[in-house]
Amino acid sequence: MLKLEDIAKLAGVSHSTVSRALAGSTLVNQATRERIVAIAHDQGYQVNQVARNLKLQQTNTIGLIAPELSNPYYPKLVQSIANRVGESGYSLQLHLSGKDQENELNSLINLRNNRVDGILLVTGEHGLVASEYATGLHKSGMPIVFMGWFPGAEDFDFVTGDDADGARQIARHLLELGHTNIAIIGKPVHRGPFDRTSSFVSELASRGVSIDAEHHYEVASDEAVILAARRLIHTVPRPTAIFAYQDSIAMVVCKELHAAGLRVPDDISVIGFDDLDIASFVSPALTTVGCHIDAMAQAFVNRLTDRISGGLTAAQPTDIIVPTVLIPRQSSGHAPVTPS
Amino acid sequence: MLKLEDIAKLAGVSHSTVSRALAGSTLVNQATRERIVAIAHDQGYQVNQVARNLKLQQTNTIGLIAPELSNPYYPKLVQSIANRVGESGYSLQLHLSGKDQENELNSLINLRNNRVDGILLVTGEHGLVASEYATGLHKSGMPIVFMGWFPGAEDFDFVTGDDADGARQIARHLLELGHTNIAIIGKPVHRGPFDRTSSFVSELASRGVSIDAEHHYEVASDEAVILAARRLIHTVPRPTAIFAYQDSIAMVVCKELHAAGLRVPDDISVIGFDDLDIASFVSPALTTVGCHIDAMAQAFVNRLTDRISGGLTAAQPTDIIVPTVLIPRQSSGHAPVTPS
DNA sequence: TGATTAACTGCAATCGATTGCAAAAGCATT
DNA sequence: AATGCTTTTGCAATCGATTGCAGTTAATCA
Repeated sequence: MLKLEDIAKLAGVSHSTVSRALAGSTLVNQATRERIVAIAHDQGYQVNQVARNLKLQQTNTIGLIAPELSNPYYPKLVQSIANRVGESGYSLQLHLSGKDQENELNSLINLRNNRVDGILLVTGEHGLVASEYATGLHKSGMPIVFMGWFPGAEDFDFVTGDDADGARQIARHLLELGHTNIAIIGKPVHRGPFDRTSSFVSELASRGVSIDAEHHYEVASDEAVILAARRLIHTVPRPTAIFAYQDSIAMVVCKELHAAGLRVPDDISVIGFDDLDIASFVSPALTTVGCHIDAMAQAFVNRLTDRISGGLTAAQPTDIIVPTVLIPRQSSGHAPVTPS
Repeated sequence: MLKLEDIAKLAGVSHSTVSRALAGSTLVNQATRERIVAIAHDQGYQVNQVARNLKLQQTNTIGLIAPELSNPYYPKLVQSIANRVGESGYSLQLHLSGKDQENELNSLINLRNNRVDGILLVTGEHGLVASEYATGLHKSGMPIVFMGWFPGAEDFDFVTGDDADGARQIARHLLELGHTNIAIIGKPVHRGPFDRTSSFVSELASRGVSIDAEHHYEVASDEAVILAARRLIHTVPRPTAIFAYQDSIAMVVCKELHAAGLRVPDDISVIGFDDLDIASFVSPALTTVGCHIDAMAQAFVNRLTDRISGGLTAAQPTDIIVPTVLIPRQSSGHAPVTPS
């Protein structure tokens, strides 16, 4: 593997001059520079980034910690992020923290030791698990931007979809369709000001519709979803609409309703959240709420690169809230006239 | 950010001794070592990997180049790979080369400049795009393992699913169900000895069933799939079964058939390939062929780490072929008695 | 007590770049 | 030719680790 020294020898100059020439410095004579660049090119010289990183105290690498890729929401996000990171000239070091984010701490430590220039941290259901370490790291000057919300997120830059508004849109949509007996199959997660469930509930409440406590299921696994759906089916009177916390839950619910001989949306409406690509493939296509993931990823990465390049050193941490939008498809319809 | 020197000062020894102590070397007095380790721990010292990498001429990082994440097959794969890479103590640098793999070359260059210890390269539909560079890199000593097949793959270690056998299984499955008028919606890709389409065709042929040329559609985009499906629907006599190159194609086909009022599998059977997670969610659940992606990822990563650690330096490149298995679900059924 | 050996510890080189500063070279002017 | 100024180039320090080798200290034995 060639180094500066080798090119220097070939060109009959010192390695410093080669370094300057390749960097396009004006301190080296134009003729010399061109000659050096040509030689370097001929020889296929490429800088050793590791050495460069050590000297420059920067790595041109961004660390990304995401929970997992099996929920199709994340691949979409990671794809967008990876593209943006690449466009910005950074490399991406990827860590999957696992569904329960047990590796989050190790990933953070690893990224720190590798001296990445900044960290993108997508928090999963458990919020920020390694919060103490992350806070310390952040205070010591490591740029970190979060996606998601958790108590204390305000101390960092963070990006989130406006889930609360999305949930409100769903509530209104269902009310317009005449539903008043509505169930929720949600996750035992509270995202504070951006919480889907509580925003959904309060929007309904503000319009005079309340949700029976027994119609509010909290589920943590696919099995629990199935159980909840079955219980729900046999409730009398049966709800005419279900708000599912995520598309992936909505899909399981639909499948279960179908198995029980219920028609969606004729007998019961189901609405999801996330707008997964698959949502439009399942039958019936899922009514859901989505946000422009590309825009979100872009905001996410840009904020980090801005922090890295130092333009915002002193700037207060801010939140970036990306709008969400209701996408009505086939899984939601008018409330059945006679509860069956 | 503390460095060895700082700990050394605190412990009243030289930085060399600290380095040895932290590495657990027996050259340093046990009492001294314990004292140093304690101090380092108290101070939260963590080694600077960048400096370490430069000195040791290795980075404990593996590069992964994959085409994209929007086909759900890849996230599944990347997830498995990431997990295995992490378990092996390596960091992962991720590059997405894009659907048409235009960034493959840049990614390779980047990984090389970052001196990753080895490269996992998942080739997409176009095979190995940057083959010249990859070959050179490989010859110069960079461990590279491929997933997928392309002409010349034999010069490298590579891992692939036994797609040919999977396609054979599909062929037999369809024959058993009594289908003789079969269509193919495939991609204009030829994977040599592992080609799905040609293996499918030849298995049918060996059992006396041939495929009409006009029933062999080659599609490169979702739009093309839709067009092909529509053309196919109006062919007389209409095929009773469709072999789709991928689940993602099969799903589009099913949707289109459904829109045209045809029932799957009563009127027409559809079989996919890949066993995506979604395949079991769509309705009807997709009959498909899959392979144990975890096993594949494991083989993929292990082969690379073995190469890196040098145990296999001289060993011939070998191919690892992971078995595939037919997963019969609801989208395939007996050929209709009377062609409708 | 002095010599010999073993057990530690530190000096200094090294990995491959970048860059401040000093020295050299080039050029014009007197 | 000597002077001064500008343009080029090279020396050497630096980033933060690892490690061969030499040197120090302590322990052992005669």
